[in-house]
Amino acid sequence: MGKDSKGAATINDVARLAGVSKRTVSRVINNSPKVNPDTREKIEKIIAELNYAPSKQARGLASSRSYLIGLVYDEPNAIVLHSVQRGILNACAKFGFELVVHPRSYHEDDLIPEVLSFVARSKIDGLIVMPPISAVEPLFEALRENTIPYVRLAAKAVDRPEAVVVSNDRKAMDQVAQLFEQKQCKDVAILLGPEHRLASKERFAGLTEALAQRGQKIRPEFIIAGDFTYETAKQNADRLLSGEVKPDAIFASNDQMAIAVMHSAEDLGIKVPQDLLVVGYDDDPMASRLRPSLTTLKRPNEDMAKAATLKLIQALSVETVEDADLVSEFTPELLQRQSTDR
Amino acid sequence: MGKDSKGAATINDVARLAGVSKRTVSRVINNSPKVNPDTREKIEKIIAELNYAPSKQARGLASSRSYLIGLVYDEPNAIVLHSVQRGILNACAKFGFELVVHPRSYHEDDLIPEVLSFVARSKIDGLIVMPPISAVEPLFEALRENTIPYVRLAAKAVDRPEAVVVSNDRKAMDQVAQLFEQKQCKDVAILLGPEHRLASKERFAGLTEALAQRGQKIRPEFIIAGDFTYETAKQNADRLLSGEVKPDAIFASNDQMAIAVMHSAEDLGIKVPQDLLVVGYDDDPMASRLRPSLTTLKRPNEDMAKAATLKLIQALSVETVEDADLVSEFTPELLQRQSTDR
DNA sequence: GCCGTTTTGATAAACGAACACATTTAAAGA
DNA sequence: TCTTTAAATGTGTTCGTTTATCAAAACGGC
Repeated sequence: MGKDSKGAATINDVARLAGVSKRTVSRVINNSPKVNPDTREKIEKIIAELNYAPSKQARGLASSRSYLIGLVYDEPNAIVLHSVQRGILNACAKFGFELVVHPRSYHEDDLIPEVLSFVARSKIDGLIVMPPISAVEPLFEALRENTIPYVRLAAKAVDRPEAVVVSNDRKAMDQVAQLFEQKQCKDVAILLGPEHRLASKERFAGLTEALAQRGQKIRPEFIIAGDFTYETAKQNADRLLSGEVKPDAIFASNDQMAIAVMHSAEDLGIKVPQDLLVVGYDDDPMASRLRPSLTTLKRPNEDMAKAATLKLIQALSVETVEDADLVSEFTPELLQRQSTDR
Repeated sequence: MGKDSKGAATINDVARLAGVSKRTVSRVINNSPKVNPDTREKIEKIIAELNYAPSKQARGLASSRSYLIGLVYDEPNAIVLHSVQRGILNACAKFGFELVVHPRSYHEDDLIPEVLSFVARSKIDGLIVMPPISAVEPLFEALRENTIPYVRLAAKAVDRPEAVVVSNDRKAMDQVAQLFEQKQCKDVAILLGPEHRLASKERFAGLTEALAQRGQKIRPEFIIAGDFTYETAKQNADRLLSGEVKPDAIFASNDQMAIAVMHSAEDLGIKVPQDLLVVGYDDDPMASRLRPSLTTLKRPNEDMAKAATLKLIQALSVETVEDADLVSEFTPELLQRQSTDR
């Protein structure tokens, strides 16, 4: 064979063996329409034989495309990250892209230059950006200025439809309100993440509105911003549940905080779900194993990430993505378990 | 300025502005020792000003090095994966590498060709391989044949010292045995992952030997292989704890299984830690929040991954890594909590 | 002022593919 | 048969670095 074990085959090898010019091979590789089917087949056969794969580097240099997609995130829940990566990789695999992960702290000063430099340095073709960084508007202004394609994952339609995949948290919260109504809860409390976070705003707005439609409102002192951690939530829940007036239902913006609520209730002798309903968010693997098991909202992270990636690839116009795959909105699903079962 | 917003600066721009040849700039970029400190400083200043970053693609093409490191894993615990990624990225950042993630199923037929193709396709410089794939010997034979640098994370020294970073699970189990002895446990049971997994073998051997040294042995029926899931472990624990003879201490090979044990004990009215000690592995975020909180072995995943990456980078001989950073062995730490506190 | 190091430079050839442009080939029309 | 036209294929340059090969400065010591 000549070209084999030592150093992978090049386009020239393929061309030589197929008896055509490398330009034609290139056409086959890039799915150019103007290639004789016979020729294409012949070349594809040689490619398979040689186990040839075009060098991403060389392609990148020549076409200024790297076939690399960057994922920018700020240390979210490990489980969420895991699902998101899976979704992205799933979409990438179909189109020959690879995923480069790039965690950043969303409040660091040089987030924007750093991300731009990352893209420039590695010639990243496009970015998928997770919350909360997906809410840092100036970053996206910068990306647009530098014409760097991106798609954000967010809790709200914060951008052109082709640049965002949203989890409709409001609709999700409506399900929660409906559940609370059905269980005849009169006094709902909500434990949020940091106030400025979009997710917090949306979930709060969603619950407030949904309750309002049902003629209920949330007491101001039952609206508590936290930091998504168990520890803070535990303190807040302790305070909430040992007050004069106690809520009879609590929505916590993630499962960690919901678990804190359940512990707090346990400590204070409040029975879940008899005296208090608890609903979380994320469907942490532990949620189903708690005792009582935790009702929670499950956001389809993997599907969302996949959709986002397909949109990005579409935007890179390398390949045509099935329209059906370009979903823009998902709604978290309410998984009802024991913590609301009464 | 000339060169700016439109199209990143090139090495030529830097050379021009610094008033040197591009050869010298190249020397600076590649840390060649034979550059006058003054010159180097001057060039570095220009590089900073221009916000210049050498094209990874071009570098790669020319030097057949991509500055990409691949992480091969088989869907492990999301939390473990997260720590590992953090560790790798931490090391990568120092030397200008990026991380490309590549999950694979470790029992899939074409694992080896697939990984080779991944490396070839993306010109990955080297691989970090996590368990359980790190135990698939034929893969490493293939990598060696194709002279693809790799470092494995494993529970045992399965390779040349420069190609593996080990978590000394035996030593870790010795701590567990010591704890059991101290708490005067007489009848220890062990819940393992799949039998063929190296981690299972090492943990089993470690506990067995450590107990033997203390004059104890494990009843054959107290050695139970599982699949690392809560569900299976729950069934096994139920059986174990409702038997004629019951263990007074159980080591579970991960926290999920340990939680199953605690639930099983709860269901059967067995008090933890009074009647039964439980020890897990992983230090899942939930471990410290369980009631009682769970004693567990914490493997320093992040540090291990970082060490592995530094070894890999060292092997790529791009940069000299501090010897002090090239640690080869880590021992999981025993975090004692309520589940063994009596 | 001579010699041996260090530094630095000029030149040019890779690296492996993409693509603008040119050319050949084949089919269709007249 | 001779154009005309479209389809298929080829030529040659380009992308931004690295690196080899010499060579020429610059520098310091004696």
